[in-house]
Amino acid sequence: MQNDDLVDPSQKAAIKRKRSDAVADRIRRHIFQAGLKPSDRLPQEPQLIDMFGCSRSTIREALKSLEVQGLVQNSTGPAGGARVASVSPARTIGLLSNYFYFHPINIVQIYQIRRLTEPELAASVVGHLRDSHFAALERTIEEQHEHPTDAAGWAHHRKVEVEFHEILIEACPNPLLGLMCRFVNEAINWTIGTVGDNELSWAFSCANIDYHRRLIDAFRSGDAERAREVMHEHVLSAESFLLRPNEPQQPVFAEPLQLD
Amino acid sequence: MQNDDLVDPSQKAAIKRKRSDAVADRIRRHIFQAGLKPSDRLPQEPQLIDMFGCSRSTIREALKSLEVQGLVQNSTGPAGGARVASVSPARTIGLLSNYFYFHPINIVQIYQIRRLTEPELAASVVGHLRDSHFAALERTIEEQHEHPTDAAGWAHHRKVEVEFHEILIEACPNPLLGLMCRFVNEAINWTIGTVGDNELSWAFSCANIDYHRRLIDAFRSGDAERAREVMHEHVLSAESFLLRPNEPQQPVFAEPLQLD
DNA sequence: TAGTATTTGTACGTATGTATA
DNA sequence: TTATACATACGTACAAATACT
Repeated sequence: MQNDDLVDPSQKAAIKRKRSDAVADRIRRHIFQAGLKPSDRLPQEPQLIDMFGCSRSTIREALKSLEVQGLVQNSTGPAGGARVASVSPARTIGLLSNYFYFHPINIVQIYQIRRLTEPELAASVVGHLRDSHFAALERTIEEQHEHPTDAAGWAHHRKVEVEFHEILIEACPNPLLGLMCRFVNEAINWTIGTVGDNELSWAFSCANIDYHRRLIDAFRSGDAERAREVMHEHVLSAESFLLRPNEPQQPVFAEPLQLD
Repeated sequence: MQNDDLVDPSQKAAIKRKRSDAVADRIRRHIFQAGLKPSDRLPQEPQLIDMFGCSRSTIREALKSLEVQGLVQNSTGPAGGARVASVSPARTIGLLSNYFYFHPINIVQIYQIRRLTEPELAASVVGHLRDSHFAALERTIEEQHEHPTDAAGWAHHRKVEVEFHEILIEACPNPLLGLMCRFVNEAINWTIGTVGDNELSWAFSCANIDYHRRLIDAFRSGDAERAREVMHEHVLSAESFLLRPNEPQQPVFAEPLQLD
């Protein structure tokens, strides 16, 4: 029995853990230590059953745990089974959002963070934007020029505005900064989506277009500090349009985010 | 059959999901919408089997999913079963750390974030520190005065230094800011722990003590901007002691964090 | 297009472990 | 100590999805 492998010698009088958790932890450790890459295959269930000397349900619970963490994906059929997956930003943010049900946060507090992260994002992408990025950025500006007429048009408009920032996140060399910006964007989207106040003023849109233009300009001249400053103004401007600081703020992510 | 309850009418031609995921999602949604609080009980397994019209293994996989997410905790015995749990910071950070195995981040990039978050943390706690907080802060300074002699002493010293910042996090009214600071601290701890360079210079410690003193002073006078500035200096100072920017940096969280 | 083999997903029955009274 | 109520673990059987012929 390879059952003994489960016992971690480092914790002598080990706390009582569930078997499936121990197995999940061992597999996770193996993924990290063996340097497995996305789409690398894990052994199939019968082999894992053999390796760990436990039942199928235990193995399946362990794989479920890893699946929820976003570390593996399962598929059926021939050549199926568990494969290592790159933990996606969407999943990470989904898991993160759970935290804020029990530790409520409102949109004013989100903007307190956005004032920090977005300017740094703007500064950090300088020198990392390729032609394809610039092309994509310009494209969002083109699309924003059309003055929406109906609700669907405004929704699309909003989406394009957010896209500008997502392109920057793509180019950001610091993955933690990128993730924080993604989370903040998601929080803002969520708020706008639930408040249903989709028809923001055209003046707001015009201001945004102008800021985006000035940002591209700073990016092109390779001026990180100017990019930072313009983005700072941009965030403050958006804040003044979107926030009603005196109104009571409802918690962000009061409803759960989809995990896939 | 209450099986129909599983079908979300909003997504007409719903994508094919696993039953257990659908059940997990429904339970999660229920927790949020019903406003359940930590330690509130969920129905027991037989009742859930009945409610969702599916088998025990499906229900157990769903509960496992929620457990991994940190939303519920299971217990055996009479009056046992699944109870709602407040998603802990430790679990959130553990799940978050998985992301960075596939999107590597080094300590220089961590400090890029720390320069943003810690000063904001210092400013944000002004007016939120109670006597107990001040007492705890002063206590860490007392403990830091002893010049460590052995490795264990230095480890303790480090721990106390970090504790100062954790007390601030406790008092921070913005949960996202608090979480980010926690994550950054964890990353720094991890790095110091693995590098094994536990014996940092005494000059570094003395500088830290001085900064901490000046921070407490700013907190007492209710001067948020001064607190921000002092903390900014503090972070830059620590950076200059800890970082060797020209050396190749190994990725942070190359080994997985414990989830409990 | 249909058929078949492979592998996970779901179901059910039973036994074991554990915490409470 | 015993009984009870609950989760945890195991084993087998079958359904469903996928890839390949």
